[in-house]
Amino acid sequence: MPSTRQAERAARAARPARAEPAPLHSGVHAELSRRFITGQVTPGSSLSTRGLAEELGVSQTPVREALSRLAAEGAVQIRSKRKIIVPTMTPERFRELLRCRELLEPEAAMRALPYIDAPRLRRLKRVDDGIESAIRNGDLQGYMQGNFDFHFLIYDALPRGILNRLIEILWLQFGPYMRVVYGRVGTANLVDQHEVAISAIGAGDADGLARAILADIRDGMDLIGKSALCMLA
Amino acid sequence: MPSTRQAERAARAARPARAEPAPLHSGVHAELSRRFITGQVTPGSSLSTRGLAEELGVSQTPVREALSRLAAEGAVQIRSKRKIIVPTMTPERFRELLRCRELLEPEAAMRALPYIDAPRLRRLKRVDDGIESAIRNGDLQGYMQGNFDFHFLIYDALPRGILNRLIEILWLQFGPYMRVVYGRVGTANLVDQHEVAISAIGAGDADGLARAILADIRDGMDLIGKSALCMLA
DNA sequence: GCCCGATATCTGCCATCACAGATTCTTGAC
DNA sequence: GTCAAGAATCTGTGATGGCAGATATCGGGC
Repeated sequence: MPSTRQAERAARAARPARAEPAPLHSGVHAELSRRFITGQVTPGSSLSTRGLAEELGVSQTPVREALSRLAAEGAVQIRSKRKIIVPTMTPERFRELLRCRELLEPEAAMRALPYIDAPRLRRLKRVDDGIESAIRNGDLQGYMQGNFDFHFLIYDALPRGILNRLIEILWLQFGPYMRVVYGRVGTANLVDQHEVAISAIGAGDADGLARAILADIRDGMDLIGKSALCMLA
Repeated sequence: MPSTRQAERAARAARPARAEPAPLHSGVHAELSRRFITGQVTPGSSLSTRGLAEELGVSQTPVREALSRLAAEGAVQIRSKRKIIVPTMTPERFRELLRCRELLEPEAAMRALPYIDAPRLRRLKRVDDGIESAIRNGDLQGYMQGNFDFHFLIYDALPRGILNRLIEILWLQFGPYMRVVYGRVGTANLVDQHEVAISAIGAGDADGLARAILADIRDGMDLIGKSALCMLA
């Protein structure tokens, strides 16, 4: 089972096995977050502590803790009726999530711009190449992972981010639904809006970068609108 | 008799008190959140699962879960070195928190305005009276609780809030530090900026409400600046 | 054949215990 | 008196087991 291996790797990723083995719950949360952001969980489905525990090769306890964090981040709803479900999307929720992204992400990009050095810019370009490749190959999961990497490679340039945390929360809620949407329209309809952002970064143009990010967000919204906003899963 | 199911349903509906005992971890999180927002925890201090468990009369498990959520909300840092601490404030963190508040809260107030009905407005006025009273009496904790109630009585008018969640996260991080600041300058220097907001709500003036909220936030910032931003605890 | 009720299973929830690292306190040597 | 080594304590962490409620499955009655 590759997921267990990924979880183990994630658990040990923080420190190179010297003195600090990262806590299990941290690795579990990282793995689950990745699944949410890349859309590997479907809206409306339910998760179980025991199931995930067995799947990831740990006990219920760290799983429970990770799910607790995910609940705080809005990625899952823990209904008192003995069910943990990933929330379904509604038009209102979708619009509010999008509004929050519009508010926060351009600001985060602008503030992070001065901290983006040459190596990071190179990594951005590499990630963008991967995104285009994923679009060509119809690799939906690779596209979503790359898209996440791209945006947060920008935002995380600003150290000590609080904005980043808030934005990550939004993405955790977006992921499952976006996967459904992307799956419906296919990768052929995806356009890569990131080159404008890259050139703005290269030019040190903060306003241009903010505009590019905003355009990228709105572009995704238009995609949804064109597909089927009414068919919310 | 076809009424058995109806009877069951009626019985369930008739006694909602016994039907849903809220999970312990939820209550613990609520209590701890209240303490953070009203500044009953001091920055830099450390919490322990066992201590809180004994204090609240529950086991470690629900406390851990609540602390896990609080960590996700940035209210506590769970350092791997066997310590759970409430973060200290730094000028950068403070500015970023404030910037996030400026971005989110006016927007939240504007969007919530159409949902504020007469009863809620009356409750707002009552809370505002309590705030003034708390200021006069030097009741710092009452002031902070009232201030929180006032703002979220506005924001929470909008149902299913995602914005509200994000804002609450910011307040959870602000609370401990604000208590220190307020404690330093005393309640005498506090001014109640909420009346402008109340009248804007009464007039249905969204822009005016947004401006009032923004002014309220900036006013708090000025208070900090006037006291001692350099003496960050 | 259809529906209701009892049993079996599954679920989140919580308490308890054990473990290992970190911290604090004690103690003994110089 | 100083200070370091060891013991006692405190810490987060994780696994286990069991409880109660919810769901699913199956059996029996009409």
